[in-house]
Amino acid sequence: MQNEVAHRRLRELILDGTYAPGVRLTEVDAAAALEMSRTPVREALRALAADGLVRTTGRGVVVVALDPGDLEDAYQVRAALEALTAETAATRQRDGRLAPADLTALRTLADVTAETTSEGRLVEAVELNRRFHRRIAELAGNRIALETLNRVWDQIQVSTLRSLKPVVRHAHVSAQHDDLLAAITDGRAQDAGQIARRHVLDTRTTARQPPEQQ
Amino acid sequence: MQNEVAHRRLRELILDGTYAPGVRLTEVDAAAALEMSRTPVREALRALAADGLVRTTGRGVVVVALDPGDLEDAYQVRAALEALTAETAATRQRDGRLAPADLTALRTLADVTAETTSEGRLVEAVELNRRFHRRIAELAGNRIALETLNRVWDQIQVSTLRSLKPVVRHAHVSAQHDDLLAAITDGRAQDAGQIARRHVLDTRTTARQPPEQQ
DNA sequence: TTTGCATGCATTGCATACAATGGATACAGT
DNA sequence: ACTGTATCCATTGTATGCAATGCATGCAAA
Repeated sequence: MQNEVAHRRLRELILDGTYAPGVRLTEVDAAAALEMSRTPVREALRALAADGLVRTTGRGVVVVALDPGDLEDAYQVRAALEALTAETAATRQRDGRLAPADLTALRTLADVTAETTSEGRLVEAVELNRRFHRRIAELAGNRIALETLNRVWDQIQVSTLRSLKPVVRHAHVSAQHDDLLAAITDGRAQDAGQIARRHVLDTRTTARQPPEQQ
Repeated sequence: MQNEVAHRRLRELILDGTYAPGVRLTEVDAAAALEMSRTPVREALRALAADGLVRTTGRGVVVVALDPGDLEDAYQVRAALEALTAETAATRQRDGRLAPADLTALRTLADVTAETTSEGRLVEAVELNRRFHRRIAELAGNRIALETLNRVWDQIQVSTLRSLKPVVRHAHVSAQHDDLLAAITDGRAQDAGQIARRHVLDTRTTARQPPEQQ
C-alpha cells in the first residue's frame, strides 16, 4: 500500500529534520517527490496531521513545532506516562513476568546509549535514547501507553531536533538511566516511577521557534 | 468540508452505540448512508482509525472494542493523565490563575452529574461525567494532555457502552467528585492528583467482548 | 502612498473510472 | 467425503479530471 509507504517515508523525513518545522508541503510536490499520485500522498499527509507532526492549512500542510508552552506540556504528559510504564515494568519484574534476557538487552542498550552520548554523536544518541525509553514501555506491556508515548515522543523530537546540542550533563543522564534500570531490575516499582518522572523532566529542552518558511 | 462532517457524524454514531463494536463498515455503505462519494468517507474512516475507534481490515473497517487487557491499560493511562491534569489544575488555582467562575461552573457540573447518575439516566450521566472530567483537564491548560485524554476517553467509551448498568455506588462516585473538586479549590495539588487517580481506577468496568458481526 | 477591488492562479476538495486484491464459492479429482 | 484449485465478486487502492476556494498580484482610485 503506497499510502503507508508515503506515511512512513514522510514521517522519517520530518523526524530526521530533512523537512524542518515551518516547511510547507503541497500534495503535488510530495506526490512528485515520492513518485506516486496525489491520492495516497493525500492520505499520508492526513495521517501525519493525526500524528500531530503537521498542521493542515488551507494551503498545503506545514511541519509543526510545538511552541514552548506546548512543549512543556508534552514533557509533562511524557513524564506521567513514563512514570507509569517504568512502574509497571518494575512490577512485572517483581512478579517474575520479565525474561532475564529482556533486562540484559536493556542493560546493553543503556551502555551503548551512554557511550554514544559521551562521544557526542548526537543523531545516533537521540535514536538510541528513544529506543531505551521505548524498550521500557514495551516491557510494561501496556499497548495503549506505548502508542500514546510514540505520539508524544514524535512531537517532542520534531520540536527539539533543530536545537540539538551536546548533552551537557551526559554523566547525569547516564546515571539516571542506570538508576532506572536498577529500580526495574530490583522490582522497586514506586522508585522506578519516580526516577523515570524525574529523568524526563530533567531532560527537558526548550524549543526554538520555527521560521515560517516558504 | 465533507470529510470533517463524515468524521464527526461517524464518530457520533460509534460513540452513541448506533454502530456497535464488531460492526463492519465498508466505504460504499458509509458513503451511501452519508450521501457523499467514497473519497471524503474514506478519509473519515482513516481518521477514525487514527483515533483508535475503528480498525481497518483488508475488507472494510470494523468498530473496535478493547479487549479486557487493553481496557485495563487504557484506564491506567487515563488515571496517570487525569492525575496530572488534576494536579496541574490545583496548582493553577493555588497560584490564583483560575477564575472563580470556572470553579462554580465545575461545582454545578458535579451537582448535575450526581443528580443524573442517582436517577439512573445512564446515557446522560456518561455524557455529564465526561464533561466534568474534561472541564478539569481544560482548567489545567495542558493542550497535549487534553488531546491525549480525548483519545483515551473515546476508546474507553466505545468499549464500555454496551455494558452500561446503573452505577452501583453512585454516592461513592459523587463523593469522590466532591473530594476532587475540593482539593482543586483549595489548591492542594498532590491531593488532587491522588484523588483523581484513585477515582479513575475505582470507576473501572470490564468490557464485554464484541460479537464479530456480519 | 495607500487602500480597495478585481482577476488569475496555485492548490485542495470531491467524484468517478479503472486496476488490483483477496476471500468465498463451486467444482473436479482423489 | 475431502482437499486442492480455479473463478468470481465484493471491496479497496490508485489515478485523474473537474469544481471550488482563497491567496497573491496588479491596477485603479483617493
